[in-house]
Amino acid sequence: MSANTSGGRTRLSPEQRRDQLLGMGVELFSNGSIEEISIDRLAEVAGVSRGLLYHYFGSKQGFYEAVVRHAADDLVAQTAPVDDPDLLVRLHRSVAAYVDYVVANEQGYRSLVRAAAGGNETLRQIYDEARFALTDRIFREDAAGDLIPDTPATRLVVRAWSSFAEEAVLSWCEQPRGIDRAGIVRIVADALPALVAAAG
Amino acid sequence: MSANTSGGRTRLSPEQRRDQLLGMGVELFSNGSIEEISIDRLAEVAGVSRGLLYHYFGSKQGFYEAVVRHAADDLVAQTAPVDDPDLLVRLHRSVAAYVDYVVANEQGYRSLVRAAAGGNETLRQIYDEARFALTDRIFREDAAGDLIPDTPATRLVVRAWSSFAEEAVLSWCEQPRGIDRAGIVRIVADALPALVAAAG
DNA sequence: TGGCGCTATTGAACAAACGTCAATAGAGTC
DNA sequence: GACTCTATTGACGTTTGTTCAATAGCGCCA
Repeated sequence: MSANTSGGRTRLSPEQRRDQLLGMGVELFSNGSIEEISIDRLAEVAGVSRGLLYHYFGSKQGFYEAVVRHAADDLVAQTAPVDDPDLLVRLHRSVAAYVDYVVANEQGYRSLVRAAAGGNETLRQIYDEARFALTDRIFREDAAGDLIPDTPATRLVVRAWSSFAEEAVLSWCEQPRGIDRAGIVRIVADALPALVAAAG
Repeated sequence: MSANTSGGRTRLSPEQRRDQLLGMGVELFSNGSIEEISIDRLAEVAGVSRGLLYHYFGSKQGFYEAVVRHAADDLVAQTAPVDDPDLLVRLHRSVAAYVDYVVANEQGYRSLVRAAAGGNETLRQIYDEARFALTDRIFREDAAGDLIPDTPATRLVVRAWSSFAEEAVLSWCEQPRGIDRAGIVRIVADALPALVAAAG
């Protein structure tokens, strides 16, 4: 498990070291734990001293935030933006990409959500921005705005729909209830126009 | 702040003491803090010794869980079930009661949500059950089931709608965006039939 | 090639907080 | 007023987050 079995210290460039430590953090994320793991253990797993983690991230909280930021960026990057003129197609494909990401990365995604929802202001903001990025890029090119008009009410609905999607997909992962991939994608994607129409 | 300014100890019945400590916990909940507060401080605020908290709740986690359970029960109790033959009326009134509870108890409710979402399995389960109680009592009496049929898909949708409602109301509390109480109640209540129809 | 300097890295030391347990002292009873 | 039962305490051991002066790897220059 340890990255440095030989007794001597290994000197890396700050960027390399930072990446390594962050990588370990994300890995632990997908193994479920991380917040209940002590700094000592983190250092042990990484094969470095406690002090080094503090040197790079300032505090345990700082390390945790950096890892969450990394995971959130990964989510946004992996669910690549689709480029289609039809808004509904973009919506459908984005939801499909999101579902696939969650399926392929369930543990890590659960950890991310938990960290964001239960953490401090900074952690929540990180996840909030990721969420906004995820939805915003679906509508950004919707010049017409006739299907999804840009009003305060729809902004609220879109935001709350994100929570709907998150809960629906995670719940489905845990207990598919006979619904297949296409089914959950359809439920989540179709929900948005329905919600906007109902709120209008 | 302290409940016991005189030096001597005060002996209460276990039930009284338990209630007092739980009451303090819920109070701290509505002040925002509690998880980042130490057991020493908790004991100081309550005017008792550290050991007493361990005697009653076993661990800090145990105390935290008891407080969350108390807050969740309060939520379910305060948003009293409405007794109306019309399902849609029950839905609307339930949502209204929920909105009013969140408004009147915003800090505490936010703490509850954060604790549940970010906490361990036990904490999540506590909140999960409360959520289920909140929605289940709206539909329990719906014998006909023609408006909201009882299928795996609708169960999933109802569950996810809870998240939608939570996010919508909390977001609205923070930033009303010109929407009034009736408006947010309508958006959240109307969302459910719309979602069920879209998923059907 | 060998010494030198910069800085990445370490580990001992400190403080704060969790959890345990044998001793203590209220409150009701006879 | 003594006695018993048990609610309550506070000192102690352990774990964990954090700091900082000392150490040593790696590139550079002679």
